[in-house]
Amino acid sequence: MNQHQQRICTAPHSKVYTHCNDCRLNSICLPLSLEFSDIDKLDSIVQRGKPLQKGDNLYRSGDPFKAIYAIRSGAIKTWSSSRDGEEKVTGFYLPGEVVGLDGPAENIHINSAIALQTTSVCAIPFDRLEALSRQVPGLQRNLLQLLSREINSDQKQFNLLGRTSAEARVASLLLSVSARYERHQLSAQEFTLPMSRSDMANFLGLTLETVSRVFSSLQKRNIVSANRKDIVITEMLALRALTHKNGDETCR
Amino acid sequence: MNQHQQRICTAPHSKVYTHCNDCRLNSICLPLSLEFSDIDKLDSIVQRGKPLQKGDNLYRSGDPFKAIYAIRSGAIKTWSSSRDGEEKVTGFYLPGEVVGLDGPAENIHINSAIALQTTSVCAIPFDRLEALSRQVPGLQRNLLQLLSREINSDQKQFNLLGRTSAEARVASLLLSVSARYERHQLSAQEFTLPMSRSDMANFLGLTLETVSRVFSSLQKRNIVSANRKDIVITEMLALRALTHKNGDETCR
DNA sequence: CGTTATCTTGAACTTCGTCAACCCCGGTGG
DNA sequence: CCACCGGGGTTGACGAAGTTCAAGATAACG
Repeated sequence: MNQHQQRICTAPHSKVYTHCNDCRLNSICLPLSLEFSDIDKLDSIVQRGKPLQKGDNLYRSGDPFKAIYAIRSGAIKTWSSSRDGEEKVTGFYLPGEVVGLDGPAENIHINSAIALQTTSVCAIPFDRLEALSRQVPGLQRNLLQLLSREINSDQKQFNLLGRTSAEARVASLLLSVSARYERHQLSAQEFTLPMSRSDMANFLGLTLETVSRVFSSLQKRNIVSANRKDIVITEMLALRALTHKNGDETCR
Repeated sequence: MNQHQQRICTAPHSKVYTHCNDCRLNSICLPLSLEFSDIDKLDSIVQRGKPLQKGDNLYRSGDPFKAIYAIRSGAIKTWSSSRDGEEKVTGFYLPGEVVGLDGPAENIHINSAIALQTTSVCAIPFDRLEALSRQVPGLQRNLLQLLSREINSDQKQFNLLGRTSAEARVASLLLSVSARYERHQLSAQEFTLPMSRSDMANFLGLTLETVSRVFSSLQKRNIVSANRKDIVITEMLALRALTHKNGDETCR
């Protein structure tokens, strides 16, 4: 069905995937229990635009909701700004993850989304996705799972923001990023953070000074080695132990 | 279609609604842009059980996911417990709201849900809801909206938990409960909180002592009058001003 | 090569958590 | 009917963790 699909542009900085079938992320982005023929149907509605540059907006708060976006490479930050001007980072999204799920509620985007680095995404027009998922039961399920998963990951974030130490928060974020990179055959120990200290701090409900201090402390204790955004986790278990609120004595 | 619907039991403590069509909450629970005939279809799959008593579990973490639940009367608290035994209150749900949206992700419930007072719910079996929403486009939309709305309200919670003062958090919760009761023609100024100080504290990422102190302070300043769970908001605007992080000088 | 953004470090201060005592109120049983 | 008990709530004193303010270091960028 519709093999002559739209191919606006391709990502220059990574291997090119122009079909969902070929995409090495397809087990992650829409964790599809779909038949190949169904994947083709999905594939046919996906729009692959040219990559966003660092600082480009994917959408802004108030924009009409047209599509959800699966990230192929790069990183996206989402944030909301309250009426009193405060900005709050609500999430970081890495390859294989989907942004824009704030849209269906009001048919506009509540949050804004911005590229933290050169980023290419697959835009999936939502009305067409809805129509398609009416025909393909597995896809409807996947779509609902996607939203439910976002709810659960948001609620997991509550654990962090409520009453855990600064150290536990930073450790959790590092481990989260590490685990998410690992799913793509990337190293869980060595990676480059896509976001600034200030973004991390905002996301974690801390000040950037505190985040910086935690990094220094972790480095001094040889748990991680951090050079700005370049991270090496040297003591994975110790880092994990720090996430348990009252970092117990086992790993000190 | 199936007029002889299941009617297991009715809520003894409030007016009885045995059909979605009659239910005064129907504009809220599934904010339905549905035709009457569609509402009947939905109505036919809804199961109305006997009310939960205070302390009864609606579901527990790990339970298989069967249904989502629209609250008719009462109040539900949801919480998750992390591996290190810490419990975190993730939400309070009032009449017209829907719990159980953590389920679709893994087909089990991640959180637990418990009744804070005598509570009656409409159970909506999820597989039948999915099937029905494949036939009724408006319903599919509503379902997606429901999940998306949960995402947005969770993310709004981030604003609170990250870097706002204890006072701002308590004020926000009071205003949230107030607004949610108001939608049912109840007073926005006077109401009874369904949850304990300790639940509030946990939800807000504070200690119960701090919450208690904030209440005392609000009372001393004649902004709210609180007798245990009985609340009277006397200065709505002042209370609202407190939610803006740096409670500016306008309302002090 | 200078300018700017990002990050690090230090010192003083603030807020909230911790620990502990106490109070209030409803329920129970003598 | 009152004493006792226990859960939930309030209040106070103290300390720890993180914020704020300020200065300096390092890397990125035109």
